[in-house]
Amino acid sequence: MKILVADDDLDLLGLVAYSLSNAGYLVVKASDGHAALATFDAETPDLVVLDINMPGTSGFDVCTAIRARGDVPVMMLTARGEEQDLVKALDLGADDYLTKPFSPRTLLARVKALLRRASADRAHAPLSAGRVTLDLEGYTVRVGNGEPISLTKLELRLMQMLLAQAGRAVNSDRLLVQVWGHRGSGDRQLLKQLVHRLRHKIEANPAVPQLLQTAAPSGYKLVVE
Amino acid sequence: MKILVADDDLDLLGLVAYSLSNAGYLVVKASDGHAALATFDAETPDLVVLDINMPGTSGFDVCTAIRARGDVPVMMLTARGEEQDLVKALDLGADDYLTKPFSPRTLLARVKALLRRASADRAHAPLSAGRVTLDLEGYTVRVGNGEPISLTKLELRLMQMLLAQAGRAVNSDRLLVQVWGHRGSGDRQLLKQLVHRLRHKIEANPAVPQLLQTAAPSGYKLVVE
DNA sequence: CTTCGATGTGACCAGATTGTAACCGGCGCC
DNA sequence: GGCGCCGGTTACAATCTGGTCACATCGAAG
Repeated sequence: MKILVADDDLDLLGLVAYSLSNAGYLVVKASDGHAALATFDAETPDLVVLDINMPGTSGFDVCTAIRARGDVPVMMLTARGEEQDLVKALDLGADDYLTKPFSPRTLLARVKALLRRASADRAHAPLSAGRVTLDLEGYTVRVGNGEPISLTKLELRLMQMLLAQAGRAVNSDRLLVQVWGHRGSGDRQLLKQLVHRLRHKIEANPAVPQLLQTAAPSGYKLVVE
Repeated sequence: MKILVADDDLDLLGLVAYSLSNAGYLVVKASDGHAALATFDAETPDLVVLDINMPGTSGFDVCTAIRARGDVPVMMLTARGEEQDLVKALDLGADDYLTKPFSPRTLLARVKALLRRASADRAHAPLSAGRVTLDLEGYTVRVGNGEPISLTKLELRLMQMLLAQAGRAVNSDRLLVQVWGHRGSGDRQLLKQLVHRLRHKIEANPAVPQLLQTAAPSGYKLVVE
Protein backbone atom coordinates (compact mmCIF):
# COMPACT_ATOMS: atom_id res chain seq x y z
CA MET A 1 0.00 0.00 0.00
CA LYS A 2 1.40 3.34 -1.06
CA ILE A 3 0.46 6.52 0.77
CA LEU A 4 1.20 10.07 -0.33
CA VAL A 5 1.67 12.55 2.50
CA ALA A 6 1.69 16.26 1.69
CA ASP A 7 2.44 18.92 4.28
CA ASP A 8 4.58 22.04 4.30
CA ASP A 9 5.36 21.58 7.97
CA LEU A 10 8.40 19.38 7.62
CA ASP A 11 8.33 18.20 11.24
CA LEU A 12 4.79 17.01 10.95
CA LEU A 13 5.44 15.56 7.53
CA GLY A 14 8.28 13.54 8.94
CA LEU A 15 6.27 12.35 11.90
CA VAL A 16 3.33 11.22 9.81
CA ALA A 17 5.57 9.55 7.29
CA TYR A 18 7.45 7.79 10.04
CA SER A 19 4.30 6.49 11.70
CA LEU A 20 2.89 5.20 8.48
CA SER A 21 6.02 3.57 7.17
CA ASN A 22 6.51 2.06 10.60
CA ALA A 23 3.12 0.44 10.20
CA GLY A 24 4.20 -1.17 6.98
CA TYR A 25 3.01 1.34 4.40
CA LEU A 26 5.14 2.64 1.58
CA VAL A 27 5.23 6.42 1.99
CA VAL A 28 5.98 9.12 -0.55
CA LYS A 29 6.29 12.72 0.62
CA ALA A 30 5.56 16.13 -0.84
CA SER A 31 6.12 19.45 0.87
CA ASP A 32 3.75 21.64 -1.13
CA GLY A 33 0.60 21.36 -3.16
CA HIS A 34 2.20 21.46 -6.54
CA ALA A 35 4.67 18.74 -5.67
CA ALA A 36 1.81 16.72 -4.21
CA LEU A 37 -0.03 16.68 -7.51
CA ALA A 38 3.08 15.84 -9.49
CA THR A 39 3.90 13.02 -7.10
CA PHE A 40 0.32 11.81 -7.22
CA ASP A 41 0.49 11.42 -10.98
CA ALA A 42 3.89 9.83 -10.88
CA GLU A 43 3.30 7.40 -8.03
CA THR A 44 -0.43 6.60 -8.16
CA PRO A 45 -0.72 6.15 -4.38
CA ASP A 46 -3.56 4.21 -2.78
CA LEU A 47 -4.34 6.96 -0.30
CA VAL A 48 -3.45 10.61 0.20
CA VAL A 49 -2.94 12.49 3.45
CA LEU A 50 -3.19 16.18 2.76
CA ASP A 51 -2.62 19.26 4.85
CA ILE A 52 -5.12 22.00 4.09
CA ASN A 53 -2.83 24.93 4.84
CA MET A 54 -0.11 24.87 2.28
CA PRO A 55 1.38 27.88 0.47
CA GLY A 56 0.62 28.11 -3.24
CA THR A 57 -1.57 25.21 -4.25
CA SER A 58 -3.67 24.61 -1.14
CA GLY A 59 -4.93 21.30 0.12
CA PHE A 60 -8.34 22.21 -1.28
CA ASP A 61 -6.95 22.61 -4.76
CA VAL A 62 -5.02 19.38 -4.55
CA CYS A 63 -8.08 17.55 -3.28
CA THR A 64 -10.20 18.84 -6.13
CA ALA A 65 -7.60 17.80 -8.65
CA ILE A 66 -7.27 14.35 -7.14
CA ARG A 67 -11.03 13.88 -7.19
CA ALA A 68 -11.02 14.73 -10.85
CA ARG A 69 -8.57 11.92 -11.44
CA GLY A 70 -10.38 9.14 -9.63
CA ASP A 71 -11.64 7.99 -6.28
CA VAL A 72 -8.44 7.57 -4.33
CA PRO A 73 -9.28 8.15 -0.65
CA VAL A 74 -8.15 11.51 0.70
CA MET A 75 -7.60 12.39 4.34
CA MET A 76 -7.28 16.06 5.19
CA LEU A 77 -5.31 17.54 8.05
CA THR A 78 -6.53 20.75 9.62
CA ALA A 79 -5.83 23.01 12.57
CA ARG A 80 -8.24 22.73 15.46
CA GLY A 81 -11.35 24.81 15.30
CA GLU A 82 -11.41 25.48 11.58
CA GLU A 83 -14.85 24.07 11.08
CA GLN A 84 -15.35 26.02 7.87
CA ASP A 85 -12.39 24.21 6.42
CA LEU A 86 -13.76 20.84 7.36
CA VAL A 87 -17.06 21.45 5.72
CA LYS A 88 -15.37 22.73 2.61
CA ALA A 89 -12.97 19.81 2.49
CA LEU A 90 -15.70 17.26 2.79
CA ASP A 91 -17.72 19.06 0.17
CA LEU A 92 -14.77 18.86 -2.17
CA GLY A 93 -14.82 15.12 -1.79
CA ALA A 94 -12.34 14.44 0.98
CA ASP A 95 -13.14 11.16 2.71
CA ASP A 96 -12.02 11.95 6.23
CA TYR A 97 -10.06 14.50 8.22
CA LEU A 98 -7.95 14.78 11.31
CA THR A 99 -7.67 17.78 13.58
CA LYS A 100 -4.16 18.70 14.70
CA PRO A 101 -2.75 17.71 16.99
CA PHE A 102 -3.56 14.05 16.63
CA SER A 103 -1.93 10.93 17.92
CA PRO A 104 -0.14 8.53 15.58
CA ARG A 105 -2.45 5.84 16.77
CA THR A 106 -5.55 7.74 15.71
CA LEU A 107 -3.96 8.46 12.39
CA LEU A 108 -3.24 4.80 11.82
CA ALA A 109 -6.73 3.72 12.77
CA ARG A 110 -8.30 6.21 10.39
CA VAL A 111 -5.96 5.39 7.57
CA LYS A 112 -6.67 1.73 8.08
CA ALA A 113 -10.42 2.38 8.04
CA LEU A 114 -10.18 4.40 4.86
CA LEU A 115 -8.13 1.79 3.10
CA ARG A 116 -10.46 -0.98 4.16
CA ARG A 117 -13.42 0.98 2.93
CA ALA A 118 -11.72 1.66 -0.36
CA SER A 119 -10.86 -1.97 -0.85
CA ALA A 120 -14.40 -2.92 0.15
CA ASP A 121 -15.63 -0.66 -2.62
CA ARG A 122 -13.28 -2.30 -5.00
CA ALA A 123 -14.44 -5.74 -3.94
CA HIS A 124 -17.95 -4.49 -4.41
CA ALA A 125 -17.22 -4.13 -8.11
CA PRO A 126 -16.06 -7.69 -8.58
CA LEU A 127 -13.20 -8.48 -10.83
CA SER A 128 -15.31 -10.56 -13.05
CA ALA A 129 -18.41 -9.90 -15.05
CA GLY A 130 -20.06 -12.36 -17.35
CA ARG A 131 -17.42 -14.39 -19.08
CA VAL A 132 -14.60 -11.94 -18.38
CA THR A 133 -12.41 -12.43 -15.33
CA LEU A 134 -9.55 -10.16 -14.38
CA ASP A 135 -6.66 -11.24 -12.17
CA LEU A 136 -5.16 -8.02 -10.89
CA GLU A 137 -2.20 -9.65 -9.26
CA GLY A 138 -1.36 -12.05 -12.02
CA TYR A 139 -1.90 -9.41 -14.70
CA THR A 140 -4.14 -11.69 -16.70
CA VAL A 141 -7.65 -11.87 -18.14
CA ARG A 142 -9.66 -14.93 -18.89
CA VAL A 143 -12.47 -14.90 -21.37
CA GLY A 144 -14.95 -17.72 -20.89
CA ASN A 145 -13.04 -20.93 -20.47
CA GLY A 146 -10.07 -19.80 -22.50
CA GLU A 147 -6.47 -19.64 -21.38
CA PRO A 148 -5.48 -16.72 -19.17
CA ILE A 149 -4.06 -13.94 -21.33
CA SER A 150 -1.28 -11.90 -19.84
CA LEU A 151 -1.68 -8.14 -19.90
CA THR A 152 0.59 -5.18 -19.44
CA LYS A 153 0.08 -2.58 -16.76
CA LEU A 154 -1.88 -0.19 -18.95
CA GLU A 155 -3.92 -2.92 -20.53
CA LEU A 156 -4.86 -4.17 -17.10
CA ARG A 157 -5.89 -0.70 -15.97
CA LEU A 158 -8.05 -0.23 -19.01
CA MET A 159 -9.72 -3.60 -18.56
CA GLN A 160 -10.31 -2.80 -14.92
CA MET A 161 -12.04 0.45 -15.74
CA LEU A 162 -14.17 -1.08 -18.43
CA LEU A 163 -15.03 -4.07 -16.30
CA ALA A 164 -16.20 -1.83 -13.49
CA GLN A 165 -18.81 -0.48 -15.90
CA ALA A 166 -19.27 -3.72 -17.78
CA GLY A 167 -21.89 -3.45 -20.47
CA ARG A 168 -22.05 0.31 -20.30
CA ALA A 169 -20.14 2.75 -22.41
CA VAL A 170 -17.29 4.61 -20.75
CA ASN A 171 -16.29 7.98 -22.04
CA SER A 172 -12.86 8.28 -23.65
CA ASP A 173 -11.80 11.28 -21.62
CA ARG A 174 -12.65 9.49 -18.43
CA LEU A 175 -10.67 6.45 -19.49
CA LEU A 176 -7.72 8.63 -20.38
CA VAL A 177 -7.67 10.20 -16.95
CA GLN A 178 -8.21 6.91 -15.18
CA VAL A 179 -5.51 5.03 -17.03
CA TRP A 180 -2.85 7.68 -17.58
CA GLY A 181 -3.68 10.31 -14.99
CA HIS A 182 -4.05 13.90 -15.99
CA ARG A 183 -1.14 13.73 -18.34
CA GLY A 184 -3.10 11.68 -20.85
CA SER A 185 -6.07 13.99 -20.81
CA GLY A 186 -6.95 15.02 -24.32
CA ASP A 187 -4.62 12.64 -26.11
CA ARG A 188 -6.93 10.24 -27.88
CA GLN A 189 -4.10 8.57 -29.69
CA LEU A 190 -2.91 6.93 -26.49
CA LEU A 191 -6.26 5.31 -25.93
CA LYS A 192 -6.62 4.38 -29.57
CA GLN A 193 -3.36 2.49 -29.46
CA LEU A 194 -4.05 0.78 -26.19
CA VAL A 195 -7.43 -0.42 -27.36
CA HIS A 196 -5.88 -1.65 -30.56
CA ARG A 197 -3.24 -3.63 -28.73
CA LEU A 198 -5.69 -4.99 -26.22
CA ARG A 199 -8.04 -6.15 -28.92
CA HIS A 200 -5.28 -8.10 -30.59
CA LYS A 201 -4.79 -9.94 -27.36
CA ILE A 202 -8.31 -10.69 -26.28
CA GLU A 203 -10.42 -10.71 -29.41
CA ALA A 204 -10.74 -13.74 -31.66
CA ASN A 205 -11.06 -11.37 -34.60
CA PRO A 206 -9.70 -7.95 -33.67
CA ALA A 207 -11.30 -6.36 -36.70
CA VAL A 208 -14.76 -7.33 -35.45
CA PRO A 209 -14.54 -6.88 -31.69
CA GLN A 210 -16.99 -8.89 -29.65
CA LEU A 211 -15.75 -7.82 -26.23
CA LEU A 212 -14.12 -4.44 -26.40
CA GLN A 213 -16.55 -2.55 -28.55
CA THR A 214 -16.51 1.01 -29.68
CA ALA A 215 -19.41 3.02 -28.28
CA ALA A 216 -20.30 5.92 -30.49
CA PRO A 217 -19.41 8.67 -30.15
CA SER A 218 -16.19 8.72 -28.24
CA GLY A 219 -16.18 5.84 -25.81
CA TYR A 220 -15.72 2.13 -25.40
CA LYS A 221 -17.57 -0.59 -23.62
CA LEU A 222 -16.93 -4.12 -22.54
CA VAL A 223 -19.60 -6.51 -23.68
CA VAL A 224 -19.74 -9.46 -21.34
CA GLU A 225 -21.87 -12.61 -21.58
CA MET B 1 -32.74 9.29 0.92
CA LYS B 2 -33.69 7.53 4.12
CA ILE B 3 -31.54 7.87 7.22
CA LEU B 4 -31.86 5.88 10.43
CA VAL B 5 -30.82 7.75 13.57
CA ALA B 6 -30.34 5.77 16.78
CA ASP B 7 -29.62 7.44 20.12
CA ASP B 8 -30.92 6.97 23.63
CA ASP B 9 -30.53 10.67 24.38
CA LEU B 10 -33.90 11.85 23.18
CA ASP B 11 -32.89 15.50 22.99
CA LEU B 12 -29.98 14.74 20.75
CA LEU B 13 -32.01 12.27 18.74
CA GLY B 14 -34.59 14.96 18.11
CA LEU B 15 -31.99 17.52 17.16
CA VAL B 16 -30.22 15.26 14.72
CA ALA B 17 -33.48 14.07 13.21
CA TYR B 18 -34.65 17.64 12.87
CA SER B 19 -31.47 18.79 11.14
CA LEU B 20 -31.52 15.94 8.71
CA SER B 21 -35.16 16.11 7.80
CA ASN B 22 -34.77 19.85 7.45
CA ALA B 23 -32.14 19.17 4.84
CA GLY B 24 -34.56 17.04 2.87
CA TYR B 25 -33.75 13.57 4.14
CA LEU B 26 -36.37 11.11 5.29
CA VAL B 27 -35.54 10.23 8.88
CA VAL B 28 -36.52 7.20 10.94
CA LYS B 29 -35.68 7.15 14.64
CA ALA B 30 -34.76 4.52 17.18
CA SER B 31 -34.00 5.11 20.83
CA ASP B 32 -32.04 1.98 21.64
CA GLY B 33 -29.86 -0.58 19.95
CA HIS B 34 -32.45 -3.26 19.68
CA ALA B 35 -35.00 -0.95 18.13
CA ALA B 36 -32.31 0.35 15.77
CA LEU B 37 -31.69 -3.09 14.37
CA ALA B 38 -35.39 -3.84 14.01
CA THR B 39 -35.94 -0.52 12.27
CA PHE B 40 -32.95 -1.11 10.06
CA ASP B 41 -34.43 -4.36 8.83
CA ALA B 42 -37.88 -2.87 8.41
CA GLU B 43 -36.89 0.36 6.69
CA THR B 44 -33.68 -0.45 4.81
CA PRO B 45 -32.24 3.04 5.23
CA ASP B 46 -29.50 4.42 2.99
CA LEU B 47 -27.38 5.55 5.91
CA VAL B 48 -27.28 5.00 9.69
CA VAL B 49 -26.28 7.48 12.39
CA LEU B 50 -25.49 5.55 15.52
CA ASP B 51 -24.69 6.59 19.06
CA ILE B 52 -22.07 4.36 20.61
CA ASN B 53 -23.31 4.64 24.18
CA MET B 54 -26.69 3.01 24.30
CA PRO B 55 -27.97 0.75 27.05
CA GLY B 56 -28.50 -2.88 26.12
CA THR B 57 -27.40 -3.40 22.56
CA SER B 58 -24.57 -0.88 22.16
CA GLY B 59 -23.67 1.04 19.06
CA PHE B 60 -20.81 -1.37 18.50
CA ASP B 61 -23.15 -4.33 18.41
CA VAL B 62 -25.53 -2.58 16.08
CA CYS B 63 -22.68 -1.58 13.81
CA THR B 64 -21.40 -5.12 13.66
CA ALA B 65 -24.87 -6.42 12.86
CA ILE B 66 -25.36 -3.84 10.13
CA ARG B 67 -22.00 -4.66 8.63
CA ALA B 68 -23.05 -8.29 8.50
CA ARG B 69 -26.10 -7.29 6.50
CA GLY B 70 -24.45 -5.16 3.87
CA ASP B 71 -22.40 -2.07 3.24
CA VAL B 72 -24.80 0.67 4.26
CA PRO B 73 -22.70 3.61 5.46
CA VAL B 74 -22.58 4.00 9.23
CA MET B 75 -21.71 7.15 11.12
CA MET B 76 -20.96 6.78 14.83
CA LEU B 77 -21.54 9.41 17.50
CA THR B 78 -19.22 9.45 20.48
CA ALA B 79 -18.46 11.57 23.52
CA ARG B 80 -15.36 13.69 23.36
CA GLY B 81 -12.12 12.10 24.30
CA GLU B 82 -13.09 8.48 23.92
CA GLU B 83 -10.37 7.69 21.50
CA GLN B 84 -10.53 4.00 22.30
CA ASP B 85 -14.11 3.99 21.10
CA LEU B 86 -13.22 5.64 17.86
CA VAL B 87 -10.59 3.13 17.03
CA LYS B 88 -12.88 0.29 17.88
CA ALA B 89 -15.76 1.74 15.89
CA LEU B 90 -13.66 2.24 12.81
CA ASP B 91 -12.25 -1.24 13.18
CA LEU B 92 -15.77 -2.61 13.29
CA GLY B 93 -16.41 -1.05 9.92
CA ALA B 94 -17.99 2.29 10.75
CA ASP B 95 -17.42 4.74 7.94
CA ASP B 96 -17.15 7.93 9.91
CA TYR B 97 -17.76 9.36 13.36
CA LEU B 98 -18.64 12.63 15.04
CA THR B 99 -17.52 13.75 18.45
CA LYS B 100 -20.20 15.33 20.64
CA PRO B 101 -20.94 18.11 20.72
CA PHE B 102 -21.12 18.79 17.02
CA SER B 103 -22.87 21.40 14.95
CA PRO B 104 -25.75 20.49 12.66
CA ARG B 105 -23.81 21.93 9.78
CA THR B 106 -20.90 19.58 10.36
CA LEU B 107 -23.28 16.69 10.65
CA LEU B 108 -24.90 17.55 7.36
CA ALA B 109 -21.61 17.94 5.56
CA ARG B 110 -20.40 14.56 6.77
CA VAL B 111 -23.65 12.82 5.97
CA LYS B 112 -23.60 14.34 2.54
CA ALA B 113 -20.04 13.17 1.99
CA LEU B 114 -20.86 9.64 3.05
CA LEU B 115 -23.90 9.43 0.86
CA ARG B 116 -22.08 10.81 -2.12
CA ARG B 117 -19.40 8.26 -1.69
CA ALA B 118 -21.87 5.42 -1.29
CA SER B 119 -23.83 6.33 -4.35
CA ALA B 120 -20.90 7.41 -6.44
CA ASP B 121 -21.91 5.50 -9.51
CA ARG B 122 -25.66 5.25 -9.12
CA ALA B 123 -28.05 7.69 -10.77
CA HIS B 124 -28.15 6.43 -14.28
CA ALA B 125 -31.63 7.75 -14.60
CA PRO B 126 -32.52 8.22 -18.23
CA LEU B 127 -34.34 11.41 -19.13
CA SER B 128 -37.87 10.85 -20.34
CA ALA B 129 -41.14 12.59 -21.07
CA GLY B 130 -44.23 10.93 -22.45
CA ARG B 131 -43.23 8.29 -24.93
CA VAL B 132 -39.79 9.74 -25.54
CA THR B 133 -36.85 8.44 -23.51
CA LEU B 134 -33.34 9.79 -23.81
CA ASP B 135 -30.29 7.84 -22.69
CA LEU B 136 -27.61 10.45 -22.22
CA GLU B 137 -24.79 8.00 -21.74
CA GLY B 138 -25.76 5.56 -24.43
CA TYR B 139 -26.48 8.35 -26.92
CA THR B 140 -29.85 6.88 -27.83
CA VAL B 141 -33.55 7.80 -27.88
CA ARG B 142 -36.47 5.48 -27.65
CA VAL B 143 -39.87 6.45 -28.91
CA GLY B 144 -42.68 4.42 -27.39
CA ASN B 145 -41.71 0.80 -27.50
CA GLY B 146 -39.54 1.11 -30.55
CA GLU B 147 -35.89 0.20 -30.86
CA PRO B 148 -33.36 2.59 -29.36
CA ILE B 149 -32.13 4.94 -32.05
CA SER B 150 -28.53 6.03 -31.82
CA LEU B 151 -27.85 9.75 -31.96
CA THR B 152 -24.84 11.90 -32.57
CA LYS B 153 -23.53 14.41 -30.08
CA LEU B 154 -25.41 17.37 -31.52
CA GLU B 155 -28.59 15.43 -32.05
CA LEU B 156 -28.49 14.33 -28.44
CA ARG B 157 -27.99 17.90 -27.27
CA LEU B 158 -30.92 19.12 -29.29
CA MET B 159 -33.17 16.34 -28.03
CA GLN B 160 -32.13 17.09 -24.50
CA MET B 161 -33.05 20.74 -24.83
CA LEU B 162 -36.37 20.00 -26.44
CA LEU B 163 -37.17 17.26 -23.99
CA ALA B 164 -36.55 19.57 -21.07
CA GLN B 165 -39.34 21.76 -22.43
CA ALA B 166 -41.39 18.88 -23.78
CA GLY B 167 -44.64 20.00 -25.35
CA ARG B 168 -43.67 23.65 -25.37
CA ALA B 169 -42.09 25.56 -28.19
CA VAL B 170 -38.44 26.49 -27.84
CA ASN B 171 -37.08 29.50 -29.64
CA SER B 172 -34.54 28.86 -32.41
CA ASP B 173 -32.00 31.34 -31.13
CA ARG B 174 -32.10 29.74 -27.76
CA LEU B 175 -31.58 26.29 -29.23
CA LEU B 176 -28.68 27.55 -31.28
CA VAL B 177 -26.93 28.87 -28.22
CA GLN B 178 -27.70 25.79 -26.17
CA VAL B 179 -26.46 23.32 -28.74
CA TRP B 180 -23.58 25.15 -30.37
CA GLY B 181 -22.68 27.76 -27.82
CA HIS B 182 -22.30 31.34 -28.89
CA ARG B 183 -20.58 30.36 -32.08
CA GLY B 184 -23.84 29.13 -33.54
CA SER B 185 -25.77 32.19 -32.51
CA GLY B 186 -27.60 33.63 -35.50
CA ASP B 187 -26.88 30.79 -37.92
CA ARG B 188 -30.28 29.28 -38.61
CA GLN B 189 -28.92 26.95 -41.24
CA LEU B 190 -27.14 24.89 -38.58
CA LEU B 191 -30.36 24.27 -36.73
CA LYS B 192 -32.29 23.65 -39.92
CA GLN B 193 -29.87 20.91 -40.88
CA LEU B 194 -29.78 19.33 -37.49
CA VAL B 195 -33.56 19.20 -37.26
CA HIS B 196 -33.70 17.71 -40.71
CA ARG B 197 -31.23 15.00 -39.85
CA LEU B 198 -32.86 14.25 -36.56
CA ARG B 199 -36.28 13.94 -38.14
CA HIS B 200 -34.99 11.36 -40.55
CA LYS B 201 -33.88 9.31 -37.61
CA ILE B 202 -36.83 9.53 -35.27
CA GLU B 203 -39.86 10.27 -37.42
CA ALA B 204 -41.85 7.58 -39.20
CA ASN B 205 -42.52 10.07 -41.97
CA PRO B 206 -40.00 12.89 -41.82
CA ALA B 207 -42.08 15.02 -44.16
CA VAL B 208 -44.98 15.04 -41.68
CA PRO B 209 -43.27 15.25 -38.29
CA GLN B 210 -45.26 13.93 -35.35
CA LEU B 211 -42.60 14.41 -32.69
CA LEU B 212 -40.26 17.19 -33.68
CA GLN B 213 -42.68 19.81 -34.91
CA THR B 214 -42.06 23.28 -36.19
CA ALA B 215 -43.49 25.91 -33.91
CA ALA B 216 -44.35 29.30 -35.33
CA PRO B 217 -43.08 31.87 -35.43
CA SER B 218 -39.55 30.63 -35.05
CA GLY B 219 -38.86 27.56 -33.01
CA TYR B 220 -39.45 23.87 -32.55
CA LYS B 221 -41.20 21.71 -30.05
CA LEU B 222 -41.22 18.09 -29.05
CA VAL B 223 -44.70 16.60 -28.95
CA VAL B 224 -44.77 13.73 -26.51
CA GLU B 225 -48.52 13.29 -25.93
C1' DC C 1 26.13 -2.12 -23.62
C1' DT C 2 22.62 -4.77 -26.00
C1' DT C 3 18.19 -6.66 -26.26
C1' DC C 4 13.53 -6.86 -25.73
C1' DG C 5 8.96 -5.79 -24.42
C1' DA C 6 6.11 -1.90 -23.35
C1' DT C 7 4.72 2.45 -24.46
C1' DG C 8 4.56 6.98 -27.01
C1' DT C 9 4.22 9.50 -31.45
C1' DG C 10 3.22 10.65 -36.06
C1' DA C 11 1.08 9.55 -40.44
C1' DC C 12 -2.47 7.79 -43.32
C1' DC C 13 -7.03 6.04 -44.56
C1' DA C 14 -12.06 5.39 -44.40
C1' DG C 15 -16.26 6.51 -42.69
C1' DA C 16 -19.16 9.32 -39.76
C1' DT C 17 -20.35 13.78 -38.43
C1' DT C 18 -20.90 18.44 -39.12
C1' DG C 19 -20.72 22.86 -41.76
C1' DT C 20 -21.87 25.51 -45.97
C1' DA C 21 -24.15 26.78 -50.03
C1' DA C 22 -27.74 26.67 -53.25
C1' DC C 23 -32.35 25.77 -54.65
C1' DC C 24 -37.36 25.08 -53.93
C1' DG C 25 -41.91 26.36 -52.58
C1' DG C 26 -45.25 28.63 -49.44
C1' DC C 27 -46.55 32.81 -47.37
C1' DG C 28 -47.58 37.64 -46.50
C1' DC C 29 -47.00 42.11 -48.33
C1' DC C 30 -46.58 46.23 -51.14
C1' DG D 1 -47.20 39.78 -59.93
C1' DG D 2 -42.73 40.55 -57.77
C1' DC D 3 -40.28 40.54 -53.55
C1' DG D 4 -38.30 38.95 -49.41
C1' DC D 5 -38.52 35.83 -45.57
C1' DC D 6 -38.76 31.34 -43.86
C1' DG D 7 -38.36 26.50 -43.47
C1' DG D 8 -37.39 22.15 -45.97
C1' DT D 9 -34.41 19.77 -49.04
C1' DT D 10 -30.40 18.42 -51.69
C1' DA D 11 -25.64 18.28 -52.53
C1' DC D 12 -21.14 18.68 -51.38
C1' DA D 13 -17.07 20.21 -48.60
C1' DA D 14 -14.64 20.34 -44.27
C1' DT D 15 -13.69 18.36 -40.08
C1' DC D 16 -13.51 14.82 -36.72
C1' DT D 17 -12.90 10.17 -35.21
C1' DG D 18 -11.40 5.61 -34.94
C1' DG D 19 -8.47 1.86 -36.90
C1' DT D 20 -4.08 0.70 -38.56
C1' DC D 21 0.79 0.83 -39.62
C1' DA D 22 5.53 2.15 -38.86
C1' DC D 23 8.84 3.71 -36.11
C1' DA D 24 10.90 6.20 -31.94
C1' DT D 25 11.73 6.04 -27.10
C1' DC D 26 12.16 4.18 -22.61
C1' DG D 27 13.36 1.10 -18.94
C1' DA D 28 14.28 -3.34 -17.10
C1' DA D 29 16.75 -7.61 -17.75
C1' DG D 30 20.56 -10.00 -19.39
